[in-house]
Amino acid sequence: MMPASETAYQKIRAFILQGEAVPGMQLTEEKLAEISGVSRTPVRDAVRRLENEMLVVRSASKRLSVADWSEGEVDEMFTLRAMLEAHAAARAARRIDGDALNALRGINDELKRAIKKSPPDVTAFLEANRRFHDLILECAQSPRLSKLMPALVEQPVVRRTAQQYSKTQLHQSAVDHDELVAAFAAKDADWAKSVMTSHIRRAFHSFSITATPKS
Amino acid sequence: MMPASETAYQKIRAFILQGEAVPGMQLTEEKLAEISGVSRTPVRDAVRRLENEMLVVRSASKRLSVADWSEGEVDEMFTLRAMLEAHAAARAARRIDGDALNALRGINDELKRAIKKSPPDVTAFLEANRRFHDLILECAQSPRLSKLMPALVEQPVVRRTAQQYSKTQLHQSAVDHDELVAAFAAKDADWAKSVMTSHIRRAFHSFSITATPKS
DNA sequence: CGGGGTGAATTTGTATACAATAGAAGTGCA
DNA sequence: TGCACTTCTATTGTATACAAATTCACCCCG
Repeated sequence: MMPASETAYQKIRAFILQGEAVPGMQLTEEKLAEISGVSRTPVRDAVRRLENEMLVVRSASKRLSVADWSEGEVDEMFTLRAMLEAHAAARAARRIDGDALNALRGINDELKRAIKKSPPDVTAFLEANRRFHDLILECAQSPRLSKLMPALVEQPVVRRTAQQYSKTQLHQSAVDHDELVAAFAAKDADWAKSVMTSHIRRAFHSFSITATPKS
Repeated sequence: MMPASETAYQKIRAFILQGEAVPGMQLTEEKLAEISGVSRTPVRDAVRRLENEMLVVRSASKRLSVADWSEGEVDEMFTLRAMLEAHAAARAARRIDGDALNALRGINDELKRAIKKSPPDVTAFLEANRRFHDLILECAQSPRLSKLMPALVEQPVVRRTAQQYSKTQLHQSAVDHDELVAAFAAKDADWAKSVMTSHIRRAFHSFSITATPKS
């Protein structure tokens, strides 16, 4: 049996991420408790965590609402993510071992298979992509970095981005990952860092182009 | 009247930072409740916050203890802090206005006065230093960055560092701050970024030299 | 018609009691 | 003596009841 606070965390998170919740929408602990089927106590615990990931925000008078980011904030988020993930990649390049390297290759193979389908399996792509980046973070062996990253990998944005990826763009991700693996194999921290920076910044630009059609 | 969870947060934080708690020491919610004079409920709230700042850690079996950092982790902390504070300085350079600029000058004057005393007033120095950096962070206008920074500015380390500063080193901090203000006045983001990077990295090295005497 | 204030209703904050779980300490058996 | 098992204790997790604070609506008065 999963702890109630964990249940609440996952349910509320899913509620926000799977688009049932509108950005800016007000949330009450009571409603969240109802959604997750537990009492307010573990809900408050879960909310604290979501607040740190900045998925929910607390207004001046302690009322909760679903996060809503300005264009500038999304921009900043990608910038910070690029900085930190690049740093993680550099650390990982110095520390990675053969097993992890093979694991990365395996994950990227799955990712490629998800792309090859027609239409591409975006969910599987995102899942593999997440595991790829998570494993790099793990190889970086920096508890502090691991603590910081969740606040920057906001799935709503990731999802919006990837669903609008063209097949070409999805393919480029796989190519980036291959190059990252090569950099890791060579234990070349600078190379890994550069590739990761490009990788994230490209994602940002496909996001910002498709997300603001100005139509 | 302050909320009980806030009271708990401050009391526990002080307990850890003012050295009454030994790194690695086990903490129970009960004890913490006793220390802060409130019930366990707000204590749990406070602990969540401290956990995010990585001042307390949760073992596999959910037991709490005072954080204890390896040399490598302190190293990594300074590296991340240098990256993010430098980024904050660059953003601030582009956004800062006259009022904030004057406020920074005022704070740095206080800092200089604290240094001039014999012996230097380290507490006042740290206080002014904190406010100086906080104001820059505010000028950076990045909620996400503001959320991330607290996990990197760990006072126990800051305190250890500054108390071992020589008068020369304290003075160099004031000089760095002056140069930062100059960079801000010129709205030169690159300059601000470089100065901030040096500033943090110098602090790191005075820390690592004095903290590991290897005697 | 507008402004301010009073009171009800909603929402968050706190304490306490109890449940579940992990850890420690003992106990019996080989 | 060493090891497994059991019981007991310490600690964390959850629910609920109630307190404090905030919001909202309404009414009264100017």
